[in-house]
This record gives sequence, C-alpha cells and structure tokens, in this order.
Amino acid sequence: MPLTIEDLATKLGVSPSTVSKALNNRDDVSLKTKERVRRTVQELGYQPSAAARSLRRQRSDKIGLVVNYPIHRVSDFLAELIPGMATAAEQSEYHLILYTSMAGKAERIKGLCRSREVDGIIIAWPPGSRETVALSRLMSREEMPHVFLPRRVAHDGVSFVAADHVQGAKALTQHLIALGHRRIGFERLPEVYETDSDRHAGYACALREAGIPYDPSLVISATSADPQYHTRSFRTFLSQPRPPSAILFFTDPMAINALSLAKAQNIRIPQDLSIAGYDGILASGVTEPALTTVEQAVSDMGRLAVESLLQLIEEQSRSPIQRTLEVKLVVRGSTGPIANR
Amino acid sequence: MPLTIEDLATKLGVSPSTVSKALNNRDDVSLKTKERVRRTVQELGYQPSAAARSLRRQRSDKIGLVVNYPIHRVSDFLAELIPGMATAAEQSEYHLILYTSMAGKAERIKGLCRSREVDGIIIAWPPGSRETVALSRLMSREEMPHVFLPRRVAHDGVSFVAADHVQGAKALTQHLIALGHRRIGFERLPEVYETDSDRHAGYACALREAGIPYDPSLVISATSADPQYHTRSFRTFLSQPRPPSAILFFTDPMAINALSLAKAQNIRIPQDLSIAGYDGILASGVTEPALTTVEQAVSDMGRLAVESLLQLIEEQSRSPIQRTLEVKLVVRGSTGPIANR
DNA sequence: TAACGTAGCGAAATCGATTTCGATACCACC
DNA sequence: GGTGGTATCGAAATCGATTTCGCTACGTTA
Repeated sequence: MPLTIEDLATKLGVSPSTVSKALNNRDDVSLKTKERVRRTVQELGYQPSAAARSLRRQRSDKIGLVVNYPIHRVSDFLAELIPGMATAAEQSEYHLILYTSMAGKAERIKGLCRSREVDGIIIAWPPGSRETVALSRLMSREEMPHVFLPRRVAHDGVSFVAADHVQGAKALTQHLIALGHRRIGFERLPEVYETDSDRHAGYACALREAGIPYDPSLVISATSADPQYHTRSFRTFLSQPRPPSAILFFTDPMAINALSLAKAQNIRIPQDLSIAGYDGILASGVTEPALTTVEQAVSDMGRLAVESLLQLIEEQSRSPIQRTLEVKLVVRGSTGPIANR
Repeated sequence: MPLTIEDLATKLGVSPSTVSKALNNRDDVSLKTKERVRRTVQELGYQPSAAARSLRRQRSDKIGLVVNYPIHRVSDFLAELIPGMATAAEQSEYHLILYTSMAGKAERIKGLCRSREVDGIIIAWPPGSRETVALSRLMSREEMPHVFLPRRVAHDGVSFVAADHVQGAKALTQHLIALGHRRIGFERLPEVYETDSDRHAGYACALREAGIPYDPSLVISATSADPQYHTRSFRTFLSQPRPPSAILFFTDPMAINALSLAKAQNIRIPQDLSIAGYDGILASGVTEPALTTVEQAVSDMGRLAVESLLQLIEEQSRSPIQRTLEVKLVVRGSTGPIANR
C-alpha cells in the first residue's frame, strides 16, 4: 500500500489533479504550487503507479525484445545485444521486457500486441524471410511499431537493423587475395537467407574485381549452423583435386572447429592453409593461432534498433526504417601469405 | 484501439463481469456461457489490457532483473543468465523486465519498488556485502520480494542463489595435489568479498587435508578483476625464490592472459607450470592448451533464482531462501603432473 | 464602472479490467 | 403454496493515475 496521488493531495491540501499537473509540468499550475508538490514528493518518496499511468495514458514506456536464437549462437551475440539495448532504452526512459518463448508462434506475438503491454517490439530472431514479412504484416495490422534484427530483410515494408555482410565478406576475401590466395574456399549457410546471399555476393564481388574466376567447386553449403555437424564441409574442401589455399567459414565456431581438425591432420595454419571465421566472438581471439574474422558492432546494432523503434513509436505512421552497419575486418594469425610451390 | 472486454460483452449479449468471470474460470458462470465466451475470444483474438489488469489486481506478473556487471565480465555470464531467467519466468506466466542503469542508486531501486511495476526483483550485480544488506532491508521495507545473485551473502535475512565456491576451489586444489603439486599459487580478489573468502577457504581446506603447509607467499591479491591490470600477479608469482609449480587464477580471462604471458617467456604449459582458471567461459575451451577450470551452471542458477523469487512472491512473509549450487571441475590441458626435478 | 481575459485550481470523466454484492429465476422440499 | 437454497448473471465500485472542462478571482482595458 504505497502512497497514492490522493494521499499526496490530501497532505498538500490540493486536489489530485493539481498534483498530477504539477508533476507533469503542465502550465496551469503556479510555480509556487509546483515547487511545494515537488518538495513533498521528494520528501515522501512518492512514485506514481505504473499500471494506473499506463492505463490512462495508453502507453507503457516499455519495449519488448522477442528473442529466439538457437542455443549455440546465443552466447556472445545476446550478451552484448541485450544489455546494450536495455541501456539505450533507459536513456529514453523506456524499459525492456524479454520474451523468449515465442518461437514461430504468430499467435503469441499477436497476443503481445493486443495486450498493449509494450509500445513497440524488437524481434531478434532469425526466421526465414517469408515468415519475417508475415510477422511484420501482422504487427502492422495491430498498429504495433517493430524492428527486426540482426538481418537484412529484402522487403521494402519491413524495418530492420543489420550488419553489412556484403562488405564484410568482400573485405575478408580481398584480404586473402592480397595475401596471394587465388583458390579461396567459401562456406555457405542457406538457412539464413539474406545473410547467406549477401556474404556470397561480397565474396563473388571481390573475386570478380580481382579478375579471379568463380569456381563453384570451392563453394560448399553447410546444412546446419551447429559447428558439430559441419565437419563435413571441411573434409569436402580438402578432398578436392585442387584444394583451396584458404577457407572462409560461415561462423567463428565453425572455423575454430576447423582449426582443431587441421591440427589433428598435421595441417599447419596459416602456412599450409589460411582459415577465417565470421562474427568476432570472444573465443576467436584466444585460439592458436588466433582467428582472422569479421567483427560486428553488436551493441551498436542494439542501440540503433532501439533508437529506430523509438522513432517509429513517437512519430506514428512513419515509413519503415532500414539501417545497415559497417562491419570490421580483424586480421589475426590464422591467415597468412600463400605458400610458394 | 483493440477490443475491450466491453466490446466482447456487447457482442455476446452478456455483461463485462460475466465475460471476466468466464475468462478467469470463476464458478458462478455456467459452463455453457464459459464455452460461448471462450469461442468468441478465440475467434476475435481478444487479449485483456495488461495495464488494466495490473491496476485492478495489484500485480503485474513481471519480475525485475537489475543488472550491473562490469563490462569485462558481462559476456558469458549474462548471456546464459538472462535467457535462462526469462525462460524460467515465462514457464510461470511471468515476464522479465531489465534494469541496467541502477548502479548503486538505492533511490532508483526504491522508486522501482514503489511504482509496483514488478512483483519481485532479482539483483544480479556484485555490490559489497554491506551495500547488499542495506539494499535488502530497503526492499523489505517496501514489501518487495527479492533475491540476490550470484554471490553468497553472509547474512541470515537475505535471500540469494549462489555457487559453492568453497567446493569449487577445493576441487581444483585437490586436482593439482593429485597431480603431485605441493606449491600451488593462489590468486585472490578481495573486492568480491564472500566469493573471495569462500574460494580461499576451499583452497586452504584442500591443503590442510593433504597435510601441505599453507604458505602465505603463494597467495597474492589482485586489485582489480580486469585481466589487463593484473599481469602483476603473474610476475610476482614467478619472481618468488621458490616459485609455485601451479597457479590458480581468479578468473578464466586472467588465466588466459597468464597463458600468453607464459608463452612469451617460453614457459611451457603444463610441463613447466600448471595453470587453472575459474568460471568456464567459452573461450577457456579453445586456448592452447585448453584451460582447466571450474564451471558454474549459470542457467540453473538463473532458473533457481526465478523459482525462489516466485516462491517469495506467492507465499508472502516467508523466511529468506538461501541456495547454493554445486560447481563442476573441468580438467583440460593446462594442468598436468609436476615435472621431476 | 462594466466587460473581458487570464491564471490557477478542482470536480468529474476516463482508461479497461476485476470483484463485490445484490437480484432474479428456478427448483426442491416440507 | 410457501419457504429456502442454488445457479447464474449484472450493476456498480474499484484500482490510481491523467485529462477535460468549468469555475472563481483577479487584473486589465475601454
């Protein structure tokens, strides 16, 4: 039974309306009264009831973060993303509510929209493109502002914040070309749609610009993001008649796995084979050799997603916001000049 | 302007009270009416307003997670903790709200209590003991159920969920003793209070049980948890007249740092020196050699904290809940038998 | 001096649910 | 037939804030 605005009003000898207006700094309250109210609020530690405020104002000052990452990719990404978002939200007096059990449940998202317990939704979760667009439409129908993350969505109507994977893959490929590599293996992961096609486009672009022919036998598709299950890619690369002298793996864990496979086969990295990962997870810095990779500014992405969402919330009926962030090439020991033959 | 309970009632030709009672499965509504209501709700996709519900029921079905970890320890811990907690909460129809900007701000915590926007609070942040007890008292005065994490608090009245660091450090020490080590370096970190003293107690206990005298010159206190700043500990250990043959570092990042320092000095691990970390972060598995460490079941801790909090919420005026979890020794390549001399 | 404008405040409606309490109808039983 | 009990429902109060609108008192202007 904490203090209500009525208690405060009684104590001050004014009406609740006046207290409310003083606290919200309306201009039909005298400065003197405002000052008296403020002092008493301070003294008694009054805090308005969040529920009553939300109900009356028809907004909650909260945003929802719907997360549904596969476990093995959760770690570094979410650890940076979530606190980054929460902090960004708090700078605008919003708070973050987490929702983790809504995998593919359009029904639950609809329920979330209708309960109006959040003013906007960020979906950090890699569904297929088609599903994404459907979800976006659903939320639009419910007039719920929303932003997707961390993947580009090839559709005009959908707001997202993503990393520029064309640029990332291109930078990585160019780095290897500069080291003298001409046969560069490239692992794909079709299940992540645009992320995969963007990376592939970056790779192909770098080759083209360097005048290196694109060799399909150097491009292998993994069937799952789980590093345990993809050892096959590695073996396939190496069993080629003319194996690549460098391999770009789809993620750091995959590359780290390859590192230990190579070691087991007495393949020296980077003398015999250059290996690169992608994402810049923490572990990539401590392997032996340390992994060349591409770092995404995850917490920036989180901040940006929150800022975009707040824009959508505050100026309603605004066109979608689509933002792409530069990524950073991190060169470390796992890539080196091509061996002379 | 989503559907309200009144719209529903009109459509059904009954009163709002009846709809509400049907949805809450009260027993003064006929089965037939309940069925009619349920069908229409399903059909129209009605979802009660969260704010109105909270206001009337005086509970929000949300719990607050107050986080304030130093950046360099955020990663693995929070990545496991937060999704674990959110998922556990959702299993009981609760949701998690994040608060990251409340460092040391007792005032803000008090405000959070009084706004009643959450039904309970979990504090995941390592303040000093005194501060912890003060915060706990503050929240108790506000009748706000709360649980601390992930550290033991040496005070009867405070609820917490923590890992058993006495056991962890003891297991680690015994492992090294079993490998033949007698001079085992131990790094302390006094700024973490009970965590530090528990670990130290475990270390001392293992030595005592093995009949190895406790040598204070083998115990060094670090002044900060930031691995960059603690290279000093490592040098101090090695500059002893009789240096240790094994060193227990306070955290994995510290141990990983030591690994590279050792490499730079051509000290072979584990032949010349055994090194162990603590926490079991992801990166500890991919160093060369991989790090022997102690793993905490972080997501279990999160789950347990949520469950404890829900108990405190549901049966109010309950005595504090204090729970300690076993930790797991993970033996890897960075520790080995002592070299013969 | 009369008419008007404005500053400051409060009464009451409102947001959308839940809950209490009373009303009605119907049945059973004496 | 009258009384009591039960099943079912609805009217109205309530949660605690915000907002609208009207009222008063006072100062200004013609």
